[in-house]
Amino acid sequence: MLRAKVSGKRNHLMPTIKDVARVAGCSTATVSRALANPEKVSDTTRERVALAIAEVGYAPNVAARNLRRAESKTIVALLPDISNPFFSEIINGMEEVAHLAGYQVLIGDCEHDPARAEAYFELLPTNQADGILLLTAEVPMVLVRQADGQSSFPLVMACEFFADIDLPTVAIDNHQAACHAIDYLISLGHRRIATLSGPAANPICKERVRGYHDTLAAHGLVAEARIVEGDFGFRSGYQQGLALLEPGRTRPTAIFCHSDEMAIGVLKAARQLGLAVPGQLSVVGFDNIGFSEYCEPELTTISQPRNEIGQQAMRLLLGLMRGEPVVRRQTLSTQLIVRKSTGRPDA
Amino acid sequence: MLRAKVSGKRNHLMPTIKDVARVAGCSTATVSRALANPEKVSDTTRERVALAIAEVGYAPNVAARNLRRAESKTIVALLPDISNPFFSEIINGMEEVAHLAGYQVLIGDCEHDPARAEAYFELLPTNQADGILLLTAEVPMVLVRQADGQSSFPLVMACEFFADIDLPTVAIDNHQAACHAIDYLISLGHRRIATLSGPAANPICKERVRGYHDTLAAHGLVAEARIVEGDFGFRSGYQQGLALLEPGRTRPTAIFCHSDEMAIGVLKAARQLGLAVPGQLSVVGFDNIGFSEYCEPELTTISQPRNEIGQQAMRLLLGLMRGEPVVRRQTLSTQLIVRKSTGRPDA
DNA sequence: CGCTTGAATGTAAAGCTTTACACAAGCATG
DNA sequence: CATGCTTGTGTAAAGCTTTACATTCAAGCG
Repeated sequence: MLRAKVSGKRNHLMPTIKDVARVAGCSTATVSRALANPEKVSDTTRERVALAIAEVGYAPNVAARNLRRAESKTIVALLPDISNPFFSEIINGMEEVAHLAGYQVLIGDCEHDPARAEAYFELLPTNQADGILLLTAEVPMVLVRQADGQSSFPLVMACEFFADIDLPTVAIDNHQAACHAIDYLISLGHRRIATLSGPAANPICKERVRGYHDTLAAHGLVAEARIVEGDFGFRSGYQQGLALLEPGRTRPTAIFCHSDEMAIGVLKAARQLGLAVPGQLSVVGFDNIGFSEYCEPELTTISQPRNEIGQQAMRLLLGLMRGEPVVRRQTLSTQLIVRKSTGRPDA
Repeated sequence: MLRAKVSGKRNHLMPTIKDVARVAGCSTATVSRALANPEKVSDTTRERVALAIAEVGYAPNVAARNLRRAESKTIVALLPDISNPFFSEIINGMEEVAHLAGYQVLIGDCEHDPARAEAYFELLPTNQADGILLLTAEVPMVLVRQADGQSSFPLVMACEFFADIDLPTVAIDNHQAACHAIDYLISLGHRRIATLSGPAANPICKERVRGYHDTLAAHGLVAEARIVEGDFGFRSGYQQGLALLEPGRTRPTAIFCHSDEMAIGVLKAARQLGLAVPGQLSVVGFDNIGFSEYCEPELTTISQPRNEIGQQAMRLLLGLMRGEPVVRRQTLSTQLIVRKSTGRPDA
């Protein structure tokens, strides 16, 4: 055990595969094989190598391996905004699967800026990343166009998707989830139901809006449709909430929000205007973030299987990279979680 | 412009520094210098190299560079829990500085598990990371012992610290911040002030508790001290809130919480018990997370300059790595943000 | 026994960049 | 003019691993 670790410019003192080979009395090739393809090495040699590795305290030099293998064992996950707690559980799911397969996850926070996303895409051709997991659609289209999930450009979308490009995707059925929420509100007796959408250009929001419309139509309520646009954040929820609930206008009795943060902003607006929730206003959120159980009143919301989305997306990506046959489009199920922010409208 | 990008096993077709050299009519050494030390190359050559690079579409192979330079241009940031939104702004700050210096930030979510932290520490001796930014103290002590911030083991702590090891640190003055909060509560007329601490073993919590005690003592209120322990999360705040406010016992009139999430949990407990906030109970949080403006009532809390903490910590780390003289211990100032969850206690 | 086959291992090149060292030319200095 | 310095560039090694190919040896088979 001669763990080398002396202060100095660099630890050039780290033992290399040569040292192992010397101690084990074999060639470096054999050591390499003992590590990468144990079955190609005799039992006795494998043992000697293992012993030698322990003795010199060897750990492979990853840069050299990456250089030789032309890979990086790194997956980059592109997020629109790391401060949104919605993503943390997805990341956990991704990492669980990635680590098991020997991959690292590099989290790329794009801060809603396509230019940042572009910078991360550059990691792929330079072998600094082996694949991309895209959790945002705010990306220059031209970058994505080349990728159809070929192993030459391994890319998987999670949660989000593009309307006109058919990429491998793991997501929920946003249309259905919206239908579910609106159906539920109608069943409670609501007729004037508004939607507080995320960015209108966002495909998942379009899907949700479509579900909203379809369900209203099915109940002959299209005339009551009202849609305003937010950005998924607290503040926009609050501001658009104030706008929707403006006194002196006929108010909606329920608002379907495309994120929990916006729903919570709406709750604040309602409080400020003195509206009772759920008596005078019902609110439904989306995502079931941790906070939704602790706001006042507790939020009715749509829960996505976040950990599973992360896991499946990573599995899909790794499968794609290995050239395995894969299900290119996976739809996971959502759940409407009824809490205290929804109820029958007061008469 | 012959951007090579054909499907195939790997893009071995990526142009290398040799291609550039051939086109520019010089040696690879000169190309390398033109990129890394432009001043060592004549103006005309530099231009020819630049042109050649553009023509062949060259991008350096990072793995090869890392191998040769024995570095990775990667900093790993170890978090206790990525789902805590408190960290996101710190990460932003770190990334801003890191990217400017050509470094990547690898976020390591330890999920409160020292074993996970250990795995990330392994990246250092194997040249997969050049330095560590530690945002958690839940780390095997033995790992940290070796590091005193020498450039051989570049490590900087942010927010947290160890009681008995003097590492380079960027943090706030937790004692002072607590004093500030308690002083404020006392000035409102509170006498029975409880503390809902984070994990008792955590040095920053100890500091805050010390500030709490000192301030009570300064006002002859030590007899009223009452401390319970949580884990910074919503749920523990709620549960310990219920315990603290248990009917039939003399209740505290104010609770100082070591995180906003716990404070919000306490608010829920108070609501459930029918206690008016701030009339019957005042609550102070810690961290000023985005949510604290949107809960009911809006939370009085202590704000940390999160972005700046991230920036300074990264600057300190990079300075350390370059062997520059640095201020090893930086204390940033906090701010008490008074909102609606605190007030004079009802008579 | 001679031949084939397979398993186990070694040799050496390749992967791409950086950099120590050598070299050449130009210029100034004594 | 000899000397020495500076500036710019090239040569080649080094950084560490993986892997195609070569080699050896033993076993199996006719």
